[in-house]
Amino acid sequence: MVKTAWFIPKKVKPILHKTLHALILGAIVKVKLSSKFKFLLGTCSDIMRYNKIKNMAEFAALIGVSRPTVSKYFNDPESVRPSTRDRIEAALKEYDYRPNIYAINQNRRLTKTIGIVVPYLADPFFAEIARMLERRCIAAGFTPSLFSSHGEQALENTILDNLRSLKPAGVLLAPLGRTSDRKHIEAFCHDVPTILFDSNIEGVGAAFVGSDNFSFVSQTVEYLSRTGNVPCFFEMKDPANPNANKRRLAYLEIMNRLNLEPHIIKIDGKGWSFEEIGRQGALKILQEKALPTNTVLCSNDRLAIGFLSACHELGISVGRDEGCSIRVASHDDHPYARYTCPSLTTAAHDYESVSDYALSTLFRLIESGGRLEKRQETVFAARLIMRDSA
Amino acid sequence: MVKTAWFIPKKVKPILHKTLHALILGAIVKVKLSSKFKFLLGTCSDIMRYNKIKNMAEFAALIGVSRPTVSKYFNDPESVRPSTRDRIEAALKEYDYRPNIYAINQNRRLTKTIGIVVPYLADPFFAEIARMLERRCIAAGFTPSLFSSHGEQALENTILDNLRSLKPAGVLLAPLGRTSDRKHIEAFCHDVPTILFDSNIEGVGAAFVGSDNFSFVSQTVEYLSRTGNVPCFFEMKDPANPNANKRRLAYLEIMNRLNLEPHIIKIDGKGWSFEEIGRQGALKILQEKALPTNTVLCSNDRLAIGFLSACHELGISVGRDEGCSIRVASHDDHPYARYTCPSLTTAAHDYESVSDYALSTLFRLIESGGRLEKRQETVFAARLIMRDSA
DNA sequence: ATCATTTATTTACGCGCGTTAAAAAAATAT
DNA sequence: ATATTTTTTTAACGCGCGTAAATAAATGAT
Repeated sequence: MVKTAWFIPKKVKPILHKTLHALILGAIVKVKLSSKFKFLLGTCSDIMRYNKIKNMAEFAALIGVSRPTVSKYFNDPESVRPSTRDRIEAALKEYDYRPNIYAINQNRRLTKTIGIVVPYLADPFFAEIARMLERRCIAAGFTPSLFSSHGEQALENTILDNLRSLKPAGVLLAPLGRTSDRKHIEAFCHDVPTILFDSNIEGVGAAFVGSDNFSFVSQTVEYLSRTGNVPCFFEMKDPANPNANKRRLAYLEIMNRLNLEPHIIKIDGKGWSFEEIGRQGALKILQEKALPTNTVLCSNDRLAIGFLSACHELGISVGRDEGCSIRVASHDDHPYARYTCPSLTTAAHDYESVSDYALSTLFRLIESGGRLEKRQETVFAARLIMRDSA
Repeated sequence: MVKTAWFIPKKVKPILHKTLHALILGAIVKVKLSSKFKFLLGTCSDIMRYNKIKNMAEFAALIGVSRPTVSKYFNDPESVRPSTRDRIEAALKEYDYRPNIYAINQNRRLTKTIGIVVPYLADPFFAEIARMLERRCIAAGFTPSLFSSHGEQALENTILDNLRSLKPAGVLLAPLGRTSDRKHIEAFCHDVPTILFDSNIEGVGAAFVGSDNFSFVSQTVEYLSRTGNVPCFFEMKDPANPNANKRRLAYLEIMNRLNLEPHIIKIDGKGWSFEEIGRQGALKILQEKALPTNTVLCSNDRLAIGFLSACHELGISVGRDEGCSIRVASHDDHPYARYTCPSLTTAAHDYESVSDYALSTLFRLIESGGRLEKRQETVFAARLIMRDSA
């Protein structure tokens, strides 16, 4: 055990360090130490025994630097004298010591950890966004910590509770939406600098970054109605995601503006198996020949994937070509939209911009001490991606 | 600030608690306390000011129970007297206090945290496995912590380093495979009870749980060759995943056993965009008419998804029906295999069994103190799922 | 060599909790 | 009421680290 008392006259020091190193490297060296310095042998044999530096005190003792200095180095390498820095870095190469990030988080005023919470990570859309966010965090020198609510309010709540314990510098939260526990999230945002993304909850969090649902739907509807039959809108009956509601409203408004008659098809199903829900819904509608027009605009790509699967099974050809009987378009540009058959015409999220902007807003928030003047809602336009399905 | 000194004669105690509660609930009550008990007001006003219990000491003081007792309760509610338990639980309902999980982890001999590491979370296969593992962890009373290596060795290493700091009871690790830093993983497994899954690294970790690649390939090859033309094997040139290599070897062996001539098509591409790689590879092969047979067995479903997309684009009909020109089958039963067009015939992982067994093995490992007698490699057979593509 | 300035060290405390041993109190049995 | 057992409390330490103030040492300028 290293005693905290560690004061050695300058002249003795270098010899002691050599000895320490020699011992650690396994060379057998006879040492005589006055009882005053015996504790060094303790440190030494500990390190030998486990061949591993346990903590910052041991590491500091090894180099012959005080623990606070090492702590300072890890906080900001530039803050210590170059000669000290070199010694620390040399030791870092020789032995593998890394400070315990969770102990750091417990004590630092401002940590280097960023929490990311998504409602359902097995949805490739969120998996992809999470991937981009994590990579950007790492590039900016932060350590991301990713959590999935698995579509459950209780889980979302405990994730936020745990996140509080983690003491992240900031959090990017894509809430469940309608099924979120607003009070709980509000309380969390009160304590932890948080940016909402994907799903907005009015007034909660320091800012919201998302997609402009109106832009999504207006582009698809305008394109579809310009190039063919009037689109009907295909969606789940009770969507948990607020974007779904906004898309429906946008559809209605745009159809109204274009002086076209809107048709909304609401299908049953709950949970996050959107493809299956879309598929079953489509099978039913198609078999009943209840499709009001030959053009279907799905609320999101996952439903569309299910829809296309149903079409294929029923031998209904989808596409904008002459021989095709229906057109299917959608929203999101899901990672698999490119690989459906036919490939899916969709309104694409600007993944890059959304994640860049969400993170840079979070960084601004962190730098300004956790508060922004005004809660801003920033929303990115869609880009219409014309593929083969419509 | 709560002084650690907290000794109050039995007769005074109930009155003090009442007072505390009254104060906290905002009722204005005049209190006179001897200087000896003044510190209670400190605790009290702190709690009032922030309306939030900061730590276990404050929470314990509020109930009138000692901190170690509360600690004991959280460790195991059964370990305290029912009357004490009731008081704690009543307070738990009234105020929201939750112990800091990361502080707990730093101190507990055995934590309730389980680390899960996958090589690439944006791959729906891993997203789905991770989802199941997390849910099972939670059901078993553990807190899962999920990490994605994003296909990078350096990241996999730092994830393991951080995981060490987290002091999980155990870790489920699906390594990158060939690109993993074996030494690093070995060292990690030496310190932390770890079960490898999906990708095996010989001799590393307390056990391995995965899929029997031979069973996968034998079922698809036998089915395909029995019902039609001889299958050729479609794969990436340099697969990082060791399963890919095992599948190729299995293909060769089975073809040999069946006395059939094997054909292996190796396509270019690196990274984790398997669909795109499969698509480009397929486009090239198909346009060059270099397909040796009309039956293609893809190494995995993601390549197959790309292959199907290429076929559709080129107007090549896929399926087992008469009119179709080629058949495509694959391995994994990727979450989207059901929704490709045509739906993908594939050999399915037993997701449930693999995740159940991996976790129950990990629990055994944890219970037996981090060591198992022998390193077992458990491998689950595939289930052939016949759909429309072959 | 002397002084001012920068950097490092000591000391001491804090974070939020686990853990232990001994002492005290409460519950139960007699 | 007394003895016995069980539970709780006290006190003190540990985990691995941050942080702040006072002191000491090293560096640079003169």
